[in-house]
Amino acid sequence: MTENTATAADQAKQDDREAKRLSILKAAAAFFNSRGFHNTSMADVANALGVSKPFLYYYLKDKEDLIFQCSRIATQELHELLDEVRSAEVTGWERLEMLFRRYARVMTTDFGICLIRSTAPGSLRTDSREQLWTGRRRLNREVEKIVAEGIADGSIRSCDPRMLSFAMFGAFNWLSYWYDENGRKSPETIAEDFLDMFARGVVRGKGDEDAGSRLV
Amino acid sequence: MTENTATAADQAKQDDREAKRLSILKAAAAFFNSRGFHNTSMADVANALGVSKPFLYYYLKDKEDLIFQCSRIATQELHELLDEVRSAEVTGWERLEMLFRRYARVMTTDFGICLIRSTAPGSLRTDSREQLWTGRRRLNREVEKIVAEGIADGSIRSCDPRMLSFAMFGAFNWLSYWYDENGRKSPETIAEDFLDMFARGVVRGKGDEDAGSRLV
DNA sequence: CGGCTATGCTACCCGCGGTTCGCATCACGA
DNA sequence: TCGTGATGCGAACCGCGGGTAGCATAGCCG
Repeated sequence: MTENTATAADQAKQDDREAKRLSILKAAAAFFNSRGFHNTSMADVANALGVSKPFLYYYLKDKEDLIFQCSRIATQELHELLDEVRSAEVTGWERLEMLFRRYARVMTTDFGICLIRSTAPGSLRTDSREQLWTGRRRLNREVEKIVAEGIADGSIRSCDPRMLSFAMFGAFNWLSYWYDENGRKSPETIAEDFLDMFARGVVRGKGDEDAGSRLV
Repeated sequence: MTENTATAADQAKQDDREAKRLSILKAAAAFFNSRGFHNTSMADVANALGVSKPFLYYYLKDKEDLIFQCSRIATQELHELLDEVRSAEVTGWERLEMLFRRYARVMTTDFGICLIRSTAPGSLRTDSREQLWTGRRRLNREVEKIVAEGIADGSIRSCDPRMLSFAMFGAFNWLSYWYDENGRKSPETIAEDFLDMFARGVVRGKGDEDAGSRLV
């Protein structure tokens, strides 16, 4: 029983620690996204949390570790998302829809934005960027594979999977640069618009004829 | 005549000066794009050119002025491009095609990439970013207007112009993050692929039926 | 109660890099 | 030939900010 209470106490400690770590990451991510990584000092983060600088180093190795941990949360989220999508039994295109609908939401969170920024070329100098980068590359490859499957199953028109993947990731990643929380559209609504454009195309006469209004 | 030679000499001086300024900008842009702005020191740029650090300050105010001048070259290019496109007498969609075909090329040059990076939120702290940002906003607005015209003239299906603008800019801006000069595709080829996807859509059965191969 | 570990802070260090000062050099007109 | 302005550099300055050493406190177990 003493052992029980001991482990219970330890558990509480661990939870507390994890909560603190997360609040640090959240504060840091907000700073990074508004001011940029290099324009944010450790003192900024510490002050925002009402703690001291050394406090931070109790939870992380160095400054790069900070943005790395932020970004890793996003990559984990994305890979869970990918697993769900892959296990669904639908056509290739429907898979893409599932994926990007939720991808849009992730790319408007602080951690998601962190991921986009931190994997940009030249943002980080250490190999932590490599890890994040390979994570995103894997996602790219998976989407290319989904596109290829979509072409095979007939749900997607013949095209270069790599190009479609880049086009869609481009459109959705760009969200993180312009999305405004106080705007009128939710990430889901935006995703719906984007997916519709990619699905049907935007040129009149090449896509469908606007629900038959022309065929009378 | 003395005056002639004087002004001619002056002209040569000016040209020389301008050439040097450009070579500085070119070297700096290359560094910024590969290592990032904050990971590039003035010493790096100076060394690459075989000159001293103070030399650089003879051609620019401070480090931010450096990336500002790089980006401004790209914005000027874009606005010239926009003028040409606006003066063409074609449908809205064809205008978009004209614009983005060349936009893709710009976004794979060092100065274009600089522009994208330097206008990212938090990259620069001074008001020079504001100038560049408003330049890009103007471009956004213009494209939204072109889309609206396209809807009006019937070349583009009814949609939210703002969303189509963001989707296309997203896809094309993203080029600057992954484009590889040694890759197999030229910016023009990529633009062609992207434009085709946006025009016709990628979902089979909603777009056209792949040139009739199915209708036999 | 006394020691030990976890936790946290104040105060400091110190290197990097943007910026500048003061001196060489040199083309060129008088 | 000498003065002068444009051009360029070596060397130093110095402030910012990441990272740390060493001390305070407090819960907790023996």
